[in-house]
Order: sequence, then structure tokens, then C-alpha cells
Amino acid sequence: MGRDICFTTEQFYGCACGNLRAATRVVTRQYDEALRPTGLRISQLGPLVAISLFGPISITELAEKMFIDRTTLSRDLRLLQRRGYVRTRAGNDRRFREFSVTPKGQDSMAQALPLWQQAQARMRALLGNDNLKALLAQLSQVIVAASDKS
Amino acid sequence: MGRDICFTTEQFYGCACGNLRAATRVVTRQYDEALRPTGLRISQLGPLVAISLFGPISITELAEKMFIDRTTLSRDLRLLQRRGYVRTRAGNDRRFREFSVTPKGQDSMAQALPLWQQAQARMRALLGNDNLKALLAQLSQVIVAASDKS
DNA sequence: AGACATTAGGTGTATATACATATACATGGG
DNA sequence: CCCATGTATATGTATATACACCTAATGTCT
Repeated sequence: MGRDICFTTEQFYGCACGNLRAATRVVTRQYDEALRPTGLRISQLGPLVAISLFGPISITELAEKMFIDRTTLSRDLRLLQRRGYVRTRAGNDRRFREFSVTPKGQDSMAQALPLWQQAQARMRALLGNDNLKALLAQLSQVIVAASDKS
Repeated sequence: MGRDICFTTEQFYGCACGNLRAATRVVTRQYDEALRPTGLRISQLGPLVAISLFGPISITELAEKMFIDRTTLSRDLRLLQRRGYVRTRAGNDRRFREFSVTPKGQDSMAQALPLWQQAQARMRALLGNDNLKALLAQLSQVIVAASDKS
């Protein structure tokens, strides 16, 4: 195989991972900009909401629900804890740390909700409601398929 | 609005950004695992291929093509340069640094190509060819729409 | 030519991500 | 009871990401 045809432009533009990463970058910038007044990023609001919905919950359980590496989530939650948005409670099994959202964290979430909705509405307007639905369906399928241990 | 209904599960699962980020995490892990023998991550192979296809090219131009922040790409390319995969050439305008791929970088790309193809084929098998096509089309639309300055 | 704006790029700082590995605790078999 | 195994979490290290700000080079207007 010749060096100069190692990759073609068609292949490059067809990389599922590269396109996912690029889309994540541009969309994350949009959501983060919308959330700027709250001091929360979308990457922080996600775990906060998940803990609020499913907590008290351990790091490992939350990591599985969110498809985040345990060790990554451990450090993410440490930041949220330092800022007073979440707290931990030790269970009977002293290996566990169960996270829940503090009142301060609830306040930040309540403040973030309308801004998140604006960002989501903007995406809906940009893509169209049907396309957004289709995208979410595709992404769910990707997440389930690619995270399946096999 | 009551605190305990600040976000609902339906809203949470419908966040375009959160789902994109989760999909990117699981898919990146798949591609990175496939590429492990080459010592390249998919996040490094992308810029390398882009420079190979479009170079010599400046950081700012490449950043626009890949929808990456300039300063992020600057640091990413520094790592590729240290490892000898890319080199820079100063232009007449001494502000510019034009990047191109070295022979060593071409070798790594040639080694990575079949492994990348395996990962891509696995995604195609997991989703089905039509779904993968549809996903890529959706992502292109997202990237264009969300990165439009307006 | 000199003042100012524009442009290309880098730095400081903070966060997100994950693999390899270590630690602390729990549990079950001899 | 002790040791091996398993489980929950943290740490070490490296990279990816981007905003705010800074520097250097260039262009432009008078």
C-alpha cells in the first residue's frame, strides 16, 4: 500500500469516532456557554442530575449508569463535593461512599434548568424535532451496542 | 418549581449533549483499544490523518477543519511533534507554523489503518450499515449547525 | 514612519478522560 | 482464625479540552 493513499478523505470523513468527538466538542461548547451564568458545565450538571434522580448512589453504580470510567467520575465528584453540591455518607460497608445532592446543589440545578432548556431548545431548532429524536435514538443504540461486553 | 422535580428522568435522558458525550466515551474506548498496538489514540490519529490529507497546514486552519479549539490543538500537535510524527516549517510570514507528517508518522498511520478499519467495521456490524450511515449524516448536520456562528 | 488594529500562536489555569496500579475493606474456605 | 479472593475506591500518570489572557508579527491608515 502506497504511503500517500494510506487514508483517503472519504475514510477520514466516515470515521464514526472522529465525527462523534467533533460533534461532542461543538455541542458541549454550546451547552457550556448557555450554562456559564451558573458556574456549572454540562459535564458537571449531568452527574448532579443523575445523583439527584438515582441517589444515594455509589460511584461505581453511577459510573455504570453514565458510561463513565469509575476513576474519572471519582475525580469529577470530588470537585462537586468541594464546591458543596454533593455530599457522601458512609454505608455499613465502609468501602462504599453513597453520594447525594445537597440543598446548595439543588439550588444550582434549579438555576441551571432553564438555561439547559434553552440550549436543548436551540439544538431542537437547529436540527428539527424529528432529527433530534432520531439522533437521540441513534446515540442510545450506539451507547448500548458499543458498551456491551462481548 | 419544587426542588424534587427540578429535572425529570425523561429530560435527563433526552439531553443531546449528555448523550453525545456518553456515546463518545464508549466509542472512543473501542477505537483506542483497537489502536493500542500502535501507541496512537484515535484522538491523535485524527489530526495526523488530517495533516496528511490537507497539509502543510497551519494550526488555526486545521483547528477550523476539525472543530477543535486552537489552543487545544496546539498542545495536541506538540505531543505528536515530540514523538516525531509531525514537523513544522516556518513560512515567509513568521507567525505561521505549517505542519506536515514525517515519514515516521506515515509509517504509524499505515500501521494504524487496518486497526482503525477493524474498529470501524465493528461499529458497522454493531449498528448495521444503514444505521451507521444515518448516524454519520446526523452528526454532520449537528456539527455544521452547532458550529455555525450566529 | 509611527500608531493602531488584526492575525497567528502560545501560556496559565481548570476540568474531563481513562488505563495501570495500589489500598482498604469484606467474605469465604481451609 | 488466617489467607486468598473479590469488591469499592483512590492515586499516578498521561492526554484532551477550552476559556482568558499574552506575545509576536503583520497590515493599514494617516
